[in-house]
Amino acid sequence: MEHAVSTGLVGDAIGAISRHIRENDLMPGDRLPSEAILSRELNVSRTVVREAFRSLAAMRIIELATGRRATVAQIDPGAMSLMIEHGVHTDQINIHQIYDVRRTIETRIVTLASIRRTDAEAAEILALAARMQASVDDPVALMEHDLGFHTALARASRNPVYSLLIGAFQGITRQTWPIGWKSRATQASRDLMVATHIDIARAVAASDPQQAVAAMSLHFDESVRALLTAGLS
Amino acid sequence: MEHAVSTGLVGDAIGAISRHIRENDLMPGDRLPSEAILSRELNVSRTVVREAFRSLAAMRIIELATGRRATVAQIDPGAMSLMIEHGVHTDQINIHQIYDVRRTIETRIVTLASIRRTDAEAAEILALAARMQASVDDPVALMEHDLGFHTALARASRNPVYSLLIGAFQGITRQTWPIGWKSRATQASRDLMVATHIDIARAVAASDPQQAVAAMSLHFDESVRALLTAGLS
DNA sequence: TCGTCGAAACCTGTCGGACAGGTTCGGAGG
DNA sequence: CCTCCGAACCTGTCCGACAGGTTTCGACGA
Repeated sequence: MEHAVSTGLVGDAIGAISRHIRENDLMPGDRLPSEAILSRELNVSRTVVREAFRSLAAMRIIELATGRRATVAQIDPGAMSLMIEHGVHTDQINIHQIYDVRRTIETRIVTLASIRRTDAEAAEILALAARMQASVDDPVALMEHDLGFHTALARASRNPVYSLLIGAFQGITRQTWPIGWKSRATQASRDLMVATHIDIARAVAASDPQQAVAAMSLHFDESVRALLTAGLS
Repeated sequence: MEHAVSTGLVGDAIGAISRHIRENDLMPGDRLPSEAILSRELNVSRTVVREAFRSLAAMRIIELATGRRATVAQIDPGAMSLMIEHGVHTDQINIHQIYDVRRTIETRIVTLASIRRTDAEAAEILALAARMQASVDDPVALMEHDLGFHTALARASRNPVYSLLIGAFQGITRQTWPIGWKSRATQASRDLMVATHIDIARAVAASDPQQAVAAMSLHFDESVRALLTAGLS
């Protein structure tokens, strides 16, 4: 009954490369050793090093490009986004659970954004809300501005973890957004949705956290109602 | 200036495999086609399929094991944990930002847990807090029970996304926990830390969300103070 | 002296083949 | 009907090869 052993050579290589990054204090953009050098140093084939690199690249810990050496990557929500999409598609997570989490963190985000936003960020957020209003008849553009709006809010919170999480929910949001939109059948309900975003933007621009939280709360009430109207689980 | 093209064969393969999972509604545990079959169907070498598999495995979307075919995986915070550790080690995220996020979501978690917990879960949470008290002189055991405590709370919230996020913070928490512990120099401060956990457990067991939120809030006040005492940025 | 340009050296992406184990599955035998 | 065993299947790792990209550095010209 011998268990408890090897992660396999690839796993070991992943660990060694991660350790290399930490021990040498590599920062985003810094270059890693070439595949050939690593395979020599770790006493494994280039195949193993390559699979380790791919694994780290999948988690956006490093970045790969042909001809160039691998570099340390900046944090990026892409991988998390795929993981969450996978959870939803395999019925391990449902949309309402995601909305509960989003409401929780976005409520905090607008509080922080109201306090910490720069004037430039306030202007950007207002502009995004305005562009939503202008694209009320173009769902594709509207959705992109909507996503951009929430991303901008997260950035204004000055906490990259919130940006990361908001980004992580974008993949699945892109797939469910049209469902909610279609369920807003009347012009009034569509205008309300856009108006809510403007309210949020104004409150953040006015540095009024209370008002911003209230508006964000209404936004989520409205969104969840739209999803329920659409008959989502 | 021709841009905008290939993700590379591996990227294409990742897409194709992901699509295969979705289109066939594969659920966790279901088996994927073998490397040989996929390499034939996608017209690429086995090398490419293997690297695609490794990428998906790194994100915990599929699971690999020697001799066995790849299977669809259950969601697992391991990959997110590594991503966040990377963010912290490369100075893109700091500990206080993580604590702000944890406080935000754990406040919501105890609210939900107070409402939705089963009796078994309440007992487990109480037991974990008791075990923390019993291991107050064994930091290693104490930390593990602490982590288990927060994990159990997340599970009792009945929202797997919260479990995922709490799990995602465990990697980095394991590395910073000892710092906070060492800064609690007096016996009184250590007892207080444990007592706070017991308060949270009791409130959840009593199905008292208000009290639970208050206790959790104190817990984070105390934790952040400990970190600041330790001189953390 | 300094900047430019080009070739050599370096590096990654993909392929094909090979072989050592580990796993599955169905049929032979009890 | 159950058990056991071998064949077929499958993954993990290694090697060698070659087609493009990228970086570097020295020669050359201004």
